[in-house]
Parts: sequence; C-alpha cells; structure tokens
Amino acid sequence: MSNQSIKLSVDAVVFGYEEGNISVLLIKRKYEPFKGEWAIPGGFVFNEESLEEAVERELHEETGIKINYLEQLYTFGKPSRDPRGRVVSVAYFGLVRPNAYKIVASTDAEQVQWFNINELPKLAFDHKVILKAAIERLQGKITYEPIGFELLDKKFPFSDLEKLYTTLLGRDIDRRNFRKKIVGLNVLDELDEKVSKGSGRPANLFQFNPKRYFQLKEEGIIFEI
Amino acid sequence: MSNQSIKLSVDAVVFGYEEGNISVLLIKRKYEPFKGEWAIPGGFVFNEESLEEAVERELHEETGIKINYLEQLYTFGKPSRDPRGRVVSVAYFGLVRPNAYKIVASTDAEQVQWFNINELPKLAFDHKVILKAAIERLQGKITYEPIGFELLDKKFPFSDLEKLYTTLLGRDIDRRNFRKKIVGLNVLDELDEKVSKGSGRPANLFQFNPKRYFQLKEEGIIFEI
DNA sequence: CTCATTATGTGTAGTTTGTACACAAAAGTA
DNA sequence: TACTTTTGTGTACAAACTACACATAATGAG
Repeated sequence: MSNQSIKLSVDAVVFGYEEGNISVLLIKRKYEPFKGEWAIPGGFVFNEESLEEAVERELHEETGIKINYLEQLYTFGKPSRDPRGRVVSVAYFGLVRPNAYKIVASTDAEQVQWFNINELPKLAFDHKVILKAAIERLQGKITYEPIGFELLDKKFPFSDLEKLYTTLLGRDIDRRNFRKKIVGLNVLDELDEKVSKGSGRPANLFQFNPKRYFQLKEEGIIFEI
Repeated sequence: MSNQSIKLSVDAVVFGYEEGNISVLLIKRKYEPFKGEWAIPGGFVFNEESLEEAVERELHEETGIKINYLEQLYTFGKPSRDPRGRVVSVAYFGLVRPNAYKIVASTDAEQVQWFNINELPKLAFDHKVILKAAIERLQGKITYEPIGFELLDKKFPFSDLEKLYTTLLGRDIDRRNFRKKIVGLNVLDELDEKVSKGSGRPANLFQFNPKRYFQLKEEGIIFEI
C-alpha cells in the first residue's frame, strides 16, 4: 500500500457563548480552493505531530485562539469532499470563552469571525455537514457532561447557566427546578461574591468544581440534566 | 503540504454475542509487523473508496464476515502507534450475530477467532486501547440506543435480551421491571411463536420493530434503559 | 404417571424523582 | 418613595423507579 495517496487534515469547530448567543469561529479562506469563502479552521497534519497538536497549531495559526476544551468529533472521508484530491479530515470540537481571547487572522485566513449558529454563511467543502454534526454533539453532550461550564466565565451567576441551557436546548426551563437539580448535583461552589448587572437584585456567583465532579463520577454518580 | 507522508488505515472492532458471552473478532497476523500476534481486523484505505467501504472490504477479505451494524468509533493518530511509520487509523465499531456467518481467514490473516472480551490475548499495535474504547462505547450506547437487538437473533425470547443486558452492564436486572420497561417502550412485537430450550416453560418470541422505533424517535420519545 | 426441577410470566405498594407554580427580597430608576 | 427588574426560595401533585413472590408450562427422573 505504498501507492496510497490520501492526505490527512484536521478541522476544528469552535463554539463560544456570549449573552444568549452560541457562535462558531470561522475563517475566510485566503487561497484556493474556495478562496474567499468561509470555512472551519483547519489544515494538513504534519508528519510528526499528533492530531491534537495539529488542531491546536492550526487554530492558533489561523485565528490566534487557544482552546479551552477539545474533543474529537468525527472523521470525514468521502472521496469527493475536497476538489484537490482525496483528503480525509479528522474534525474536532472545541469550546472557549470568547471574551478570553482576541481573534486574529493569519496564514491561510484572510479574516476570522464569530458567527451566531443561526446566522451562518455558506461554507466551503463539506463544512456545513461537519458543523451540523458538531452542533448536534454539543446539544447532546451538554445534558450528560458538564461541558457547559467551559463556555461560561469561571465565576458566573446562576442565570447565565440557565440562559446557556435554554439557548442550547432550545426550550424554556423552570428556573426553580433547574436550580434545584444543578445544586443537587453538588458540583457547584457558591461564592461569597455578588454581581449586579443593571437593575434587579444582585446575583450570587458560582463556580464549577471539577475535582468534586470527578470524585462523584468515580463513585458512579452521573451528571444529568 | 505535498510532502505529507501519513498512511491511512481502518480497523474494525466487531462484537458478537452468544449465550451470555460477548466476544470480539480477532485475526492472527500473517505478516510483519506483529506477525503471529492477534489484532483487530483492518488495513489501508484505497484511494477511491470511502472509509466505510474500506472497513467492509477489509472485514470481508480477512474474516469472511458481513457486518450487521457499523459505526465510526474514533480515529487514532499517535505518531508512534505503528512501527512502519506514521499510520493514522479510523476505528469502527460493528455488531453481528455470530452464528449468522462463517468466519474464514484469508489475505493478511492466518487465523480468525472469536474471543470472549474477558479473555483477550495480547494485541498488536495500540489495539488494546482501541478495543477498550469500543467496549466502553458498546456499554454506554446500549442504554440509549436500541443496538442490542443487532446482537440477537431476529426472533428472540425475552430472557435473551435480559441476559444480554446483564452481561453488558455487568449487573443484575430485575426481570419484571426490565420487561415492564422494554414493553413500555413499545418497540417490540410479540410473536405467536414459542420456543423451548430444555426444561422450563416455553418462552414467547419477540421481534424488534425498527419502523416503530424511528417513528417514536421522530416524535421525540427516547429509548432509554 | 407423578413429583421434582427449571424457566417463564405477571401486579402492587412504597419510594424517589420530576413538574408545576407564586411571592418575597434586593437592587436600580423615575 | 413607589415602580420596575432580577434573584431566590418551598410545596403539592404526578410520574417513574424499585423491591418483591407466586402461579404456569414445560422437562426429566423414579
């Protein structure tokens, strides 16, 4: 099989969340194919780097971002997916706090921008399919793994968490029951700090406690919303 | 990136189930590297075939089996995982009814054999890691997708289903509650046939109804055990 | 043929979890 | 100071889960 001529690339769907909006990080391609079109950041894997290293490198090169949470999503291998020839792409799925980093376009990217997932532009390659898979994964996973916290500030008022879940799940949540449930999971620390945004009673701040979460997980107690 | 020299392969972890035993299909390698050692079936992807086609081809070539259920598991890309050089492997996860096919070794395989997942031999490459991931996926997935039926005969007594779940989940199940729950999901058809194996009251046969399952799924009713 | 053995089939009560729902407290603003 | 806005909290009812025992239909041994 020395005559195999398949190229391997990685792509990263990076989600951010801010004030009730879920957004994805996209780049405008500087070169052919699909020059000038929007695409998920990514690129070819170097011979000696791992797939994760490749994703982080490409992301940093093209967008300036450093990722918070990263997991493999799916590998897309349809022979026709890239006009240049056979390219198989391992797609990853990432989460960041958008305000924690400044996005800067460089190398293959002419521009970088956050897009609300409900207002997406036309995408290059099969990136629409990849993005769809990523959104489904995010929506599915948020109910049984505490990944939502990766999208919020370290310290957050309960209402932020609630708004994140209503946005992601696309349905209303009963505030009291939601809080009861999350508090019952016992993975949040209630801080002695309050935050006030505009009018209304100031909210207490909370913080996710990963240590406690992993302890509980080992004891077989599962996170589920 | 024309100087990328990464090879792409696929591997398939195929599970079977018979009489309280979950087993995996392994081959004994005919050639170097790892000649004579047991491994998951798989091989290099051809330039023009999709990943799924590659898996099915390799499986058929090496073991004679045709798969019942196939899904992508994970892509393993550690630079050091293959002594021949950089090989990235897309691992798949398959289910079959073992008695439905005759396994026959050929091409790269000197031998094919079902191994109980609790009595595994030493494995070539990083196949131990792959297998572990596959087992976890199987155990996880069986509680929220009706994939268990792919491991049973088309028509099966309830006790078979129950035994499958106790085996996979590694814990006892209350027979009455389990039956109540599954029947309540409304995805099984009760047939007018009975089967008797040795002594004991003959059991009614059941059959999974995929059509009904997909209907219910679209209505938002979820399968969960 | 009868009795012991084996596996299937079935209901109910108690507990736990989920759901629906409204008002007081603490801040800002006019 | 009173009006608006957002946070914080408890209870009653419904649904789901759990534990649990005995009758039924077959086989096999004596």
